[in-house]
Amino acid sequence: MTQVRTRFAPSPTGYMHIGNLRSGLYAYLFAKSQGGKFLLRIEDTDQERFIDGATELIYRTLKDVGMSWDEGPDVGGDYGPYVQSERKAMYLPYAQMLIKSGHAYRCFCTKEELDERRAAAQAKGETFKYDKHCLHMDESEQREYMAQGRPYVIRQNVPTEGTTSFTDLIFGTITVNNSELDDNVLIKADGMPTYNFANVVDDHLMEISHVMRGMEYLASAPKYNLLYEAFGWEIPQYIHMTPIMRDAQHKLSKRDGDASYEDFINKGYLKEAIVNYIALLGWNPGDERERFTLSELCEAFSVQGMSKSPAIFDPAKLTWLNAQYIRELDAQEFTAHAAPYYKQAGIAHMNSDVLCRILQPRVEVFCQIPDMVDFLASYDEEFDLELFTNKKSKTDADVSRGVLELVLPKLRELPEWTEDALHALLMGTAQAQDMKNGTLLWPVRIAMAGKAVTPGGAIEIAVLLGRKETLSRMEAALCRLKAGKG
RNA sequence: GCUCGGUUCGUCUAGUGGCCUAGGACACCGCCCUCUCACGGCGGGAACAGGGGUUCGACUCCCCUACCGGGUACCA
Repeated sequence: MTQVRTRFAPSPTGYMHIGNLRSGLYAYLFAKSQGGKFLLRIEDTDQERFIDGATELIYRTLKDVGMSWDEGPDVGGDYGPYVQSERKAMYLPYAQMLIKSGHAYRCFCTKEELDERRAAAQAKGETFKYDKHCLHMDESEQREYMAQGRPYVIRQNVPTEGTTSFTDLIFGTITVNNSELDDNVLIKADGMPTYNFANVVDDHLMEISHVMRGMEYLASAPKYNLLYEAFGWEIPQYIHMTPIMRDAQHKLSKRDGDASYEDFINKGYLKEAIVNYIALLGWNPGDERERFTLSELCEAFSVQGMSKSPAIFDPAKLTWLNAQYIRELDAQEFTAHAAPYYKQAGIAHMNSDVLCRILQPRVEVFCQIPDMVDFLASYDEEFDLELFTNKKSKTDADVSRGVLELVLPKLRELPEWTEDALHALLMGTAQAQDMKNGTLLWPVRIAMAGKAVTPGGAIEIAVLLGRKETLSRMEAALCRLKAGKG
């Protein structure tokens, strides 16, 4: 196998788990870094849980982040079909080949009796292992059972002695005692292959050079090798990937509510940030770079940088990275992303240039916008007058009253309600009064916003609110300050 | 229980026997900037799971223990 071929084999579950996406991403990056092919295979054997549109969601997500596949159900390829349910008939003949060569055998033991024996063994604290009972069955008896139409499974006949080794590109060579391997089912009683068997056959048929999959399959790798050897097939390279954790002992799961790609997009995370972040969760480039586009990842990726231990998902770092990407957006892009949130906050009609200017450096995730600007559309007219007191700006209720009385008439007469004009007026007034900028600006801002913390300052807020609203809020505040004075 | 694997700041990680007084990033704290909050700039605290070896010298190699995870299905 000279060409690197990797595959991403998701199940159409109706949502794209972030850990799953990362597995696909690594498979994609590895293939691309090696000039190889990346294939998409849909593993839809779990027919019972068929979800409408689930396959399309997979396509859409991969396309959205820019992970294009060279072969797959929709684009075709020479190794199809790429949907597992369409491959159903392919597996049985391979299992039969194994029976012929003695590497597998029919087993007529029923699930019920096996379950019972397993339970009994576990009760005694022992590990249950199939005893190869049916391997030693008379051929005549076997024929009789088959004639009777008794259901049977096909089991792998693993050696009872010796050891089996396999090599993983991340974990190195791992050796296990064959005595610990069980004769697992290859073909179920209903004729369908088990996941592990289907994978071996599919990966071989599709000439997958590097089998990249989750750690949970590490333990079955020895049995895979035994199978490849029994068939006389070339053994692929294995790359087992660690899971993404919610905390030290739990995987990030669907239950966490925000484990899917869509969830993040809906909250206002940028796809570039998501891809960049998950790439770094369990992989590092070997230098201190942290910002990567997809194509930069393709260049930088290598399995040497992949981690041996699970990584805990850190929403704070994702958010930071997202903020970095948001700051790099041009004004138009920013506004396009922010628009739905402007609408939600009732400020869609306001000056988007100013909004962009005050929000872009502050927003880390777009969904934060409504909370940040809630005071623009409507504010709390009964806000605490204590807000007018600020030590650093040297203001209190009295000073504020004075400032508002001084500034209001000038604002009423301001010919043009523009940022420049407001700036000149307010700053000019402060200077003329020999006042700190803050002493003048603080009361103005508080009067307009009714809250201590606002994105942007008095001037920007005044522009956004417009003359009428600005004046009315300031008048109301002045009125209350006078009343408070008594 | 058995078995396989993992273990560096709170988190993601660099580190492959001397370059380590253990580096970076996020988070946190402080200062500067400043009309608030941010942005930005500067600075700070913060880790080799524990114990034995091996070696002139261990974060790096070996063994043991602890903890965490995987596997132990006619699930994937």
